[in-house]
Amino acid sequence: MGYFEDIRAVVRGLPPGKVATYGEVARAAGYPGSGRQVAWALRHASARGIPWQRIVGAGGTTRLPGESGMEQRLLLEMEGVKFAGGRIRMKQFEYRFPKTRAKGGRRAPGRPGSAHTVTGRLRS
DNA sequence: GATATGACGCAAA
DNA sequence: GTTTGCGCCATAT
Repeated sequence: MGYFEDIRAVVRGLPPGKVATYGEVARAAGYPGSGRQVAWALRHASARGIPWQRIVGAGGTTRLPGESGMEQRLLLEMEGVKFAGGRIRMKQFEYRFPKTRAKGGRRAPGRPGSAHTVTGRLRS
């Protein structure tokens, strides 16, 4: 199964009325850090039963240019997703992928790499 | 094999 | 609040 298939499977798993970010989809598909490829895959998907409209940028921003963006917003609003100031209320509509089941509701408390001092990469 | 591309993400300015 | 810069990584050419 190729990248495309993985992405497709994950996106198809999104329930109506919920959205996910490219990054989250990529992570759920097993390709963390390749949010761009999610976009690429969706562009090629163009439908095929894939709810592409449920994929939005980080923070709930729509990333589709032109009329496709309006179509996406329309479709999402039909599903019950509400927009606020051009953005989706992610707090309410972001879908959580069933990755690991933490009983406390918190996921992976204290996982490594979440240091507050390091930004993740060296800058300058 | 190397270079270009993109519906991204995130931190710094 | 907006703009800039850079990393990221699978396809395309």
